[in-house]
Amino acid sequence: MNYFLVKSEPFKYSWDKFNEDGRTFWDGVRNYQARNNMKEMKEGDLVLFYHSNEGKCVVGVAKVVKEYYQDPTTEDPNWVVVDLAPVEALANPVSLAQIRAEESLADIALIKQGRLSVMKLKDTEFDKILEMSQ
DNA sequence: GCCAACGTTGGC
DNA sequence: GCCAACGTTGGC
Repeated sequence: MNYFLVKSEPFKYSWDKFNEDGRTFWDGVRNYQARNNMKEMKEGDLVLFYHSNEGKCVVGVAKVVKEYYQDPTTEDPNWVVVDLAPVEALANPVSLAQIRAEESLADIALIKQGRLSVMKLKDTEFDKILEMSQ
């Protein structure tokens, strides 16, 4: 099982909207590194949902319900999407500042590579963030 | 709203 | 294949 983190700007696609929809295809990724990470997602993998810009915090957990396939919003075969569904909201959102302040999370791409929108997490990092949300 | 970081594009 | 110019992302 792998763990990931995806970013979304709440104005574009918020956690609330995601829960209303119940399921969505994760489109709009136009970065090769992020795309490659999406291609590694398998059904059942867990994904943290992060709000960028407004909020700047991890707000919930999602799961992969369908592996990658051609992005239906473009003809360009370079780009793919995965299907995600909400699992649960975090009791307390974990802010970027909290993550930055946590030594064991200093290496995650959210800190090191600010612009990457889909990233892989180690299971220990995933667990740590969940723990911080309790 | 500004600006730093960084990925992408295109001229050479 | 290098590198400057440009565009975009995202924190502040």
